[in-house]
Amino acid sequence: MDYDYKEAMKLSNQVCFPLYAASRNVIGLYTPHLKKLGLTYTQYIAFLVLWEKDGITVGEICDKLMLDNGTLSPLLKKMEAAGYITRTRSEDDDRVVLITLTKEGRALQKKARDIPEKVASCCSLSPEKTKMLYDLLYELIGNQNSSKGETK
Amino acid sequence: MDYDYKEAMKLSNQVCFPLYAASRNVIGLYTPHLKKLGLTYTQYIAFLVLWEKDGITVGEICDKLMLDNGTLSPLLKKMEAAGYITRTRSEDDDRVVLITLTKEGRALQKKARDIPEKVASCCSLSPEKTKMLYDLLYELIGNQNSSKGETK
DNA sequence: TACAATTATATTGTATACAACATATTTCCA
DNA sequence: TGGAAATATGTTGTATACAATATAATTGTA
Repeated sequence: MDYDYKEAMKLSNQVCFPLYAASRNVIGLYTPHLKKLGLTYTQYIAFLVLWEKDGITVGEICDKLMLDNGTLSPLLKKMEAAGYITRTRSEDDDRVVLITLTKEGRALQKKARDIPEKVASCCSLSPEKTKMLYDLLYELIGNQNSSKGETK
Repeated sequence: MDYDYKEAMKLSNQVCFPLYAASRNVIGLYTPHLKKLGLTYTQYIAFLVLWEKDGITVGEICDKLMLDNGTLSPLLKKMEAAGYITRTRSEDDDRVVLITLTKEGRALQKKARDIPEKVASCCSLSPEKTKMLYDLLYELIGNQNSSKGETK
């Protein structure tokens, strides 16, 4: 029994497709709620990181969000321009830029606190299935990272 | 026991994050292989659709890929400029544009046929787990579509 | 059968993503 | 200790995404 190239190449047989579609779809669920706060999705997840741990470096945010610095660097500048964060050079290491929330940036957290609940109610996967999905996704991410040889 | 807003808002508790990260990560696995063929990921999934069913409309491709026409319209123009497809107005309905593969577009399929296998070997989720993930993602996509009231 | 909705596609504007390259510092050693 | 290598961030170029709007054609109907 040979490997069936034709079958493997069908859109419906490549996990990349539902993964990509589901990702854009879920982000789309956040968008209307975020728009009310004047936030984009990427800004929102950057805030999630900062609300959990303030005063971290640009690089730490990149790592936590698994996003390129070429993506976050301009984003953080915008967030600074909007008055939500400050960017200061570290005293220890002049290459490092520390991101700190302003009062406005912290205040935004309260306004955003009901968003996860609202989105969860739209996305009717059972708690068990959500947990399963969650674990599978993290396994997928973990495997790929290690396949890139980044053991740190 | 009240709803724990603070806990729900943690990055690690929102499925959107690993979903988005895994999606970008998997696309990243395709990229180097696609680059050899001069293709981007979005062009690739558009080809997957066309290799399965040729001569379809722009709208059908949008539906199958769950992508906006504002995304696909320019993409298809590029693919036409590259000589892989032709865009012709339907005779029945002058609003409709039919996308047809050229000889070059069909020939590309052979060059791309080993990509799914190569990517699968990088992404070391067991076949059972891949199937589970696949089903969960389709359930997620399905639920969201129906929540938008698009039963068609 | 005019003409108001609907439909299919295209265009514009804004915001990511990432690769590749650039710059400024800091570390590491020979 | 004088660079070479590594590190942290910034910038540029290319390619999406999608909302909002525009345009042209078709349909439904009063």
